[in-house]
Order: sequence, then C-alpha cells, then structure tokens
Amino acid sequence: MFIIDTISNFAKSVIIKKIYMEYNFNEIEKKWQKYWKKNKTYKTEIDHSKPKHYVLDMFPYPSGAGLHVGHPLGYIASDIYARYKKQRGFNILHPMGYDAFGLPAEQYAIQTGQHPEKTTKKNISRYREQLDRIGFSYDWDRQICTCDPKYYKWTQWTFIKLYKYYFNNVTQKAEPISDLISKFERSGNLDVDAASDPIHEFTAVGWRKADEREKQEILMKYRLAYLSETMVNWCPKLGTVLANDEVKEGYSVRGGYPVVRKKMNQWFLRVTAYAERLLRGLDKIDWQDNLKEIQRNWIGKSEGATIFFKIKDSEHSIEVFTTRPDTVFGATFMVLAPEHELIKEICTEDYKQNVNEYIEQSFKRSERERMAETKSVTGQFTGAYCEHPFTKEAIPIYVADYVLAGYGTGAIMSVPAHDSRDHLFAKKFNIPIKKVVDGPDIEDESYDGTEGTMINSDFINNMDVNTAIKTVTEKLENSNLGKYKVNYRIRDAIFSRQRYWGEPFPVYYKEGIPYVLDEKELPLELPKVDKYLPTESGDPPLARAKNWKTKDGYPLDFNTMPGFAGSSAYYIRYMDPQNDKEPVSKEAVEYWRDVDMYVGGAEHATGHLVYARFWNKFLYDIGVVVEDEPFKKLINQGMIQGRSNFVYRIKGTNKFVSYNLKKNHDTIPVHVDVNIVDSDILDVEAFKKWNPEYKDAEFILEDGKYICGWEVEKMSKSYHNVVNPDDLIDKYGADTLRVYEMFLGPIEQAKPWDTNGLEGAFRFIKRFWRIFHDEKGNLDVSSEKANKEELKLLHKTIKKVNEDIEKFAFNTAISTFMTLLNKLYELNCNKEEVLKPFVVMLSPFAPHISEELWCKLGHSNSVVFAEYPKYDENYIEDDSVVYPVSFNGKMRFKLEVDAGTEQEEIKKLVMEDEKSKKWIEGKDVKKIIVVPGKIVNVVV
RNA sequence: GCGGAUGUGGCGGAAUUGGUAGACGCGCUAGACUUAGGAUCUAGUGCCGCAAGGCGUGGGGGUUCGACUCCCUCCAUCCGCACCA
Repeated sequence: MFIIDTISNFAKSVIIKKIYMEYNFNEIEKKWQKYWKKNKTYKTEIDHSKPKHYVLDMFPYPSGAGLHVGHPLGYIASDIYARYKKQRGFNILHPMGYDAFGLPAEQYAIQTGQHPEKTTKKNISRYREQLDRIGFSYDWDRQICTCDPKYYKWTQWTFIKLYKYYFNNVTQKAEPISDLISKFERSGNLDVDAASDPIHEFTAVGWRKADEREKQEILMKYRLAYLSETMVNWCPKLGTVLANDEVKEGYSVRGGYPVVRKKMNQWFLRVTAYAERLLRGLDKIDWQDNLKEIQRNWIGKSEGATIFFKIKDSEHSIEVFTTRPDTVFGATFMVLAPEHELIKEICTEDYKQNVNEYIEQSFKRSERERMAETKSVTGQFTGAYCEHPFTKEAIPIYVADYVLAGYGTGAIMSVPAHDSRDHLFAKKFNIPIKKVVDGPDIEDESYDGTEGTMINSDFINNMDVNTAIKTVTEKLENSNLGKYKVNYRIRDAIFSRQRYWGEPFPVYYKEGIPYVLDEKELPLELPKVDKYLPTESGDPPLARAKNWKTKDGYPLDFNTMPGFAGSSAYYIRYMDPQNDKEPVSKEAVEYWRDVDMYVGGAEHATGHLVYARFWNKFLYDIGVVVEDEPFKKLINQGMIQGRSNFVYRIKGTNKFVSYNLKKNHDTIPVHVDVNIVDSDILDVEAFKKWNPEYKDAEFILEDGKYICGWEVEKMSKSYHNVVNPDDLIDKYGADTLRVYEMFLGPIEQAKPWDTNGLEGAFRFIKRFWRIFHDEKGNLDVSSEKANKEELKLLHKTIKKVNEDIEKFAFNTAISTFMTLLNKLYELNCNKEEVLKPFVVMLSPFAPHISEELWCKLGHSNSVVFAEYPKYDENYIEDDSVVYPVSFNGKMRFKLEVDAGTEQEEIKKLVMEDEKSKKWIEGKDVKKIIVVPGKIVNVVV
C-alpha cells in the first residue's frame, strides 16, 4: 500500500512501474528472444527418429516501407502451427528468407544511382528486426536470399537443365535433348511425339544434312527453355517485357504503366508441356477448392477436334480447333485472327487494302479497348473461300479480332446457329445461319446448349450431340481431314526481362546462335553497370557492363530472369541451403521431401503457384526432388484491410463537424491518421499538429467530443490507416499482438484491422499472468490435486484446441483459452496440475510469456521442447445431461437428468414437469422426440 | 457474360453430423475500489415490450418434429477469368 496525497508525475510513474512489475512484457520478450538466439533453440537438423513436418511461409519481398500489421498474419499462423507440431513430436523445418530481386529496388537505383543490392540489404535488415520482435521460431541459419549468387547459382543451373531437356509426350516427362538428337539421327522427327513449337517433319537424312545453325534452330523448338520471337507485352516506361499475369487491363501490375504489343526475341519456359500434369496434380493436393478452381481455369483444358478446311485455288488449308465438331455442318463462314499467317497468302486483290487496314487497326487497339467492346463485333471479308470438308460447299473466309491468335489455332469455323459470337457476326455481315441441332429458335439468339438431336447434318442426323461429336471426330481421323485434340488455355511463360536487378542468363552467343554456359562456370554473377537504364540503342542495362563476355570472348545474354525464377524452387534450397555441390543433397530431399503446410496470399494463385509446380515437376523428372507436387497443403491467409477514419470538413472552411452532426452541413470527408483516433474519438490537439494545414482548425463537437466516421479500405499510406506492428509491440507486447491477430477471425477471410480490439487480447494475457501470481507479484501456484470439474475443463480445452489448430481455426482456439481462464478464475483454481498444461498449450500462441512462466515453474529447458498435454476422454464424461426442452421447435426450459436415462423415462419427466403445463395447456401432445444427449422436442 | 466465395447484434466473429442462435472478444450502460485511472473487479447488453410474450441468421418459398445449416428462387457484396471457338 502506498499513500499519495497529491497527483504528481512521480506518483504516476510509480504506479506504472507497479503494473510493469506485474507483467513486464518488454523485459520478458527481450529476454527470451535473446535466449532463443543464444541457444539456437530453433535450429533444425535431419533426425530420422522423428517424422518430419515442413511448414513454409511465402517469403516476402523486402520493400522499403517495412511490415504493417497485415503482413505477419500468415507468419503468425504458420508459426503457431509449427510450434504445436513440434510439441506433438514432429521434427520441424520452418525457415524464412527473402524474395530480393525486383522492380522497386531497381526503380530506386535508377532514381538515386545507388546499387539495388545496397537498398535491398538495408530493407532486409529492417524486415529482420521487425520479424525478430514478433518472436518467430524460424531457423535463421537456413535463411536464403534470391539475389545472393550462392542462391541464384541454382536458379541458373535449373535454367541450363531446362534448356538441355525436352518434354516427351509419350512418357509425359522431361528427357535429355541428347536422347532427342539420337532419335533424329536414327529416324528424323517422324516418330517423335514431343512438346514443341510448330515444326515440319524431317528424316534422318534431313537431320544429318542440316548445318549447325539449322540443327540448333530445330532443337530450340523442343527445348523446355527456348528462345523464340513473339508478340510480347512491352512496357516502354519500364523498358521491359511483362508476362501475361503481370499485365492487367493493359497496364503493368507493378507501377501501373501502359503496356503495348511488340514483336521481340524472348526466352520462354515451355509450361504448356506440363499442362496435363499440372491439371491432374491438383486432384492429389489438399488446397482450398476455390484456389484449385482458379488453377484449373488458368490451365483451361478443353476437348474437341482440329479440322482442316482446304482453301479454294490454293495449296493451303486452314486448321481450326473446335469443341463442337458435331456442328461442322452448320459452319457457314471461317474467321482468322488478324495475326494469322495465312491471311496475306489467301487474300484476293480486291480485298487486300481493306484487310490490311483492318489488321493494322486491330493491332493499334490496345487490350483495354478490345475488352471494352466485347458487345460489338468487327471483321473484314478476305475475298477467299474454303471448302467444307464433307459437303465441299464454298465457305467465305473473314478476318476478325474476336478470334485470338494465342488460343487454339488462331482460326475458327463459325457456326452462327450455335455460338453466340458467331451469331452476332453473321447478323452483322448477313451470313446465312444454318441450324444443325434441334432446339430453341435461333433467329434472335444462338442455341449454344448440347441438348438435342442433329438435323441438316448428313451422316450424323438424328444422333444426340455427344454421339455426333464422337462420330464426326472418327470420320475426320479416318479421312485425314482432322483429328481429336485436347487444347489448353495456358501459355508458355516469357522468361526474359530487360532489367538489371535479376538473375543473368547463363547464355552466350556464338555467331548469333545461343549456347548455355558450362555448369562449372556458375554462378554467372551480375556485372557492375554505370546506370540501371537501357542503353542508347535500346539494349537492356546489362549491355552497359564492361567485358560482358565469356572467357573465350563470346557475348553474354543481356536479359535477366523474371521475379518468379528465384521463387520457383526456394523451398528446396531451405532443405540444404549451404550446399554448393548440388541444389539439394539426396539425404536432405529424401528426408524433408515436400512442404506439408504452405501459407501465403491468394494473389499468387496463378503466378507463383503455377510456376513453382511446373518447376518442381521438372526437377522431379530429372531426379533432383522426390515428390511430383511441392506443396501438399496450402492455406491462403486473407488480407487484413485497413479501417480508415474520417473527419468532415465544411466546404470552403477550416471547420470540422463531428460525425453525427454532419448532416446539417455541406461537408467533404477527409482521411485522418488512425493513430490519432481512439475508438473513433479524434484527438483534436494531435490533429492540429498532424498537418500544418489544420493548425487553426475549428471543430463542432458532440457531447464535447469529435466523433470520426469510418470505413473499411485497403491498408495504405494514402488512406492514413497503416498500423505498424512495432508501435503495438511497444505498447502491448508481441504475445498480445500474436494472440490478437489470430483472434481477429478465420485466417482465410479478409477482415478489417481494428486496434481497439487489441485490449481484449491484452487483458487475457495479463489475466493469464496474474493467475500464476499473488498480489505482490510473487509466483503463487497450488500443488493441490485438481478436482473432477477442473480436469474436465482442462481436457475439454485440450480436445478443442487440438482440433482447431489442426484445421487452422486459431480464433476459436483462443476463445477456448479465454473461456478456460475465465472458468479458472470463477473456480479460484491456481493448481499447477491445470496451469502447467495450460502454459504448454498457450506457448505456440504466446511464446514469450509462456517461456517465462515455464521457467518460473521450475523448468530449465525451453517450453518449446515440452511435451504437448495428452487428451484423455475419461475426464470429460458427464454424470448428468441437461436437455433443452422445446415445444414446436422453440426452446422453453432446461431439464437435468442422469446420464443414461431411458428415452421413455425422459418423456415422462418432461410431461410431469411443472413448466411443461403452460406450453401444453389446451393443446394435444402429438409426439415427443428425444434425441439422446441433445434435445427434447414436444410437438403440440 | 462465366466461375468461385460471402451475407448472423453497434463492431470482429461462434454455433460438431439438421438439435439451446449470438460462444469469445470489442464497444456501450450501471456499480465497486479510487485524489485519479487508457488499471482491476461485479452486473447488464440481439430487437420490440412494463410484463407475459412476440420477432429474429440478406429477401421470398419449400423439406422437416426441428433449418444459420438441406433444396428452389431472387438480391447484395467481394474475388478470379474475361470474345477460350
């Protein structure tokens, strides 16, 4: 007790000190973080006596802005899971690293001339500081960093392998190019069924006659990493080419700069070769269904047929792909994509000018424009006709940009009666519409369905659609007019970037022909350049490097690899990060195998998660890894949204009106820094200081307070709603932050951040601390045996928490802890028999306080190594059951009976009960339903 | 347009397999201890109603003794893909 008769700062500081004496999270957290580091508590080694469990976070790009509270959400979840699994007897691999190549550092380098490595290193150490304060159980000795030459050596190594392998469609796996060469030498490419660019057939003689350049050109069409000229998404502002998924609505995803289409020579990865395996692999892995669906969509498999339409008065034919070969008799015109190579050849003199103009026009239209006009169709007749494969009728050929060059064959047979876009086109150009599937009227709208029988269709008349598809396809194959075909929407990934801050290609050019370096020469390190910009002649920044040549003097490639190169196989390097002889040792990969639990953002659904699966499958084929799929289970954490606060400025003044009074004024909402708002009440003085503009601001208050409005938005600097974890840790401690982030709601769901709620988690942690102590702050734990009720509570908690952690439902696990703690206070229970297992259970969530209490309870080893409490169902058996008794489904009262009471007996008890009378009065009891252990329902 | 998800108090969210809707927490109200409290504790808190009671899980309909949960339909919000032949 202390008596203070005047208010003084001294008194306050004494009181604050007292609170800190109770639970000084600052000191405790620092102490244990130091302990973990010193004792290498989280060091992981291969241990064949234990089952392995690999828990992985998507590694971050270390941006200059540091972490906000949304970033660690997934890390906290996976950390809890990893710590829990460890206490359950697993040997845990739980590493962290950095995806360190990337545009922002390079942009910064362009602006300041500072080497991106320098900024990257600085950002990494800032990230590390922030991560360390949250108390993660990473084995930092395994840290990797994609921009480290020791790491990217293996990215380059894999590229060389991809270059030296092709995909055999028959075996459905990657095989060495050298095997392909021996096949060519034996019998040309006649017997080869491999993933390749379009290629003409050649014989063994043809192969042997070819010179080096021709041979290399042929091989290039088969390699899994290949150089090819294509239309690319060129971003002039960034001076680089972007992959399709890096472009959104005609603008770059990073930076938001315009993107145009341009023809260039680029490195590609033949991802399409693995399309079927990428698709089938999804059935074997435990990912959220919506995510698998996105990937299926992305791969875009469709079955159908290719059909050749012979062009009149020409050698050529047009190959089309269709999923509806049954409608072939309804094809009344053909459409080629503007990029189609045959257009120039077949176009007649009369139409040449119009066609050329149309093509030019459509090239000019950006992706965005093309998308905006999906309702209208444009096109141009070429003057040419082709022949229907069965009826031999003449069919006009059009060019139109609703047909995409990159999908199927870039040409379609148009069946206006049964395809809505074709219908639109036919109407516009007055082309006949021929109905071939019996069904709804097709005058105003096409009938795209597959219910109905064939009409006007020669040999398939009266068949149903599915039989017709089969019959037509067979006929096409038998008469060499076409064949069965599976088509995929997924495209090969462009792998070159005209940037500096990425992995250099281990490629040199000899007489213009590309060759890869010998593996022994890796890593090929990034050279120094004077500027991080393209050269005056438009070459990428690497062209500025002095002596950018092999030791024999051949020029090296100027491109660097894209962001997904370094992130595609990082999980493998964590298994054996220091190995400089091979990507991963046999022993390590055979022990750790694959990632058991992968946690990260859903924004990588189509990028990283497709490329990494592709990359892994290739490494599997060449025997580097032992699992075909890299990520067995995957959880997407939802975004944490910001909760913005607003003040309402009366138009044309510097006067602000409180939220509930604003309707009386003409106001504009202004974002205000959430850090000067508490429970939506504005700190008026802080507001005045916040921005010089507001230093003379006036306020119209309500109840003496200024109430702010609020809205859920993205967490962003520009909305002034960013909350920094460091500030919260200073104020509440890391354990509170961890508990609160998990308590917020289901991990997969997007949810708004609200700092006010943090108090609840803080109270829980403080109450947890206090139950171990007396008023003086001394440890006070009873060694008395726990009674039946207490044990029942404990074991119910163990059961529920186990179930919840296994399914990543941390929010309900925490509320279970809160309930247990509340009950223990009610029961006045501070018995070690209950509290000890409680500490162990809570330690994955709040590791620092748990370590401290564990230590205080007399343990010399870290709680990390403690055994997880075992659930015993004998403790939770009840002697009696409380039945909710409902009448017509509405619960009216509760009835306690002994466990094991017969149903008939329960019915009798209910009917005899005083409280029942009121509800039965004047009505007939029709039926009584007793669900054992659950409920009684009386139907009246 | 196609595909997917979500909709529950003032707020974040619970609810096993169809069986007590609103656990747990925030906020709020009242009180206790206090010179004081951004500490702690106690009680209350879905809505309407003095009460008895009634109404309540986006709207409407259905199945069932019983529906947040299953079925049909409509609406809203979010995400992914976007002329995919």
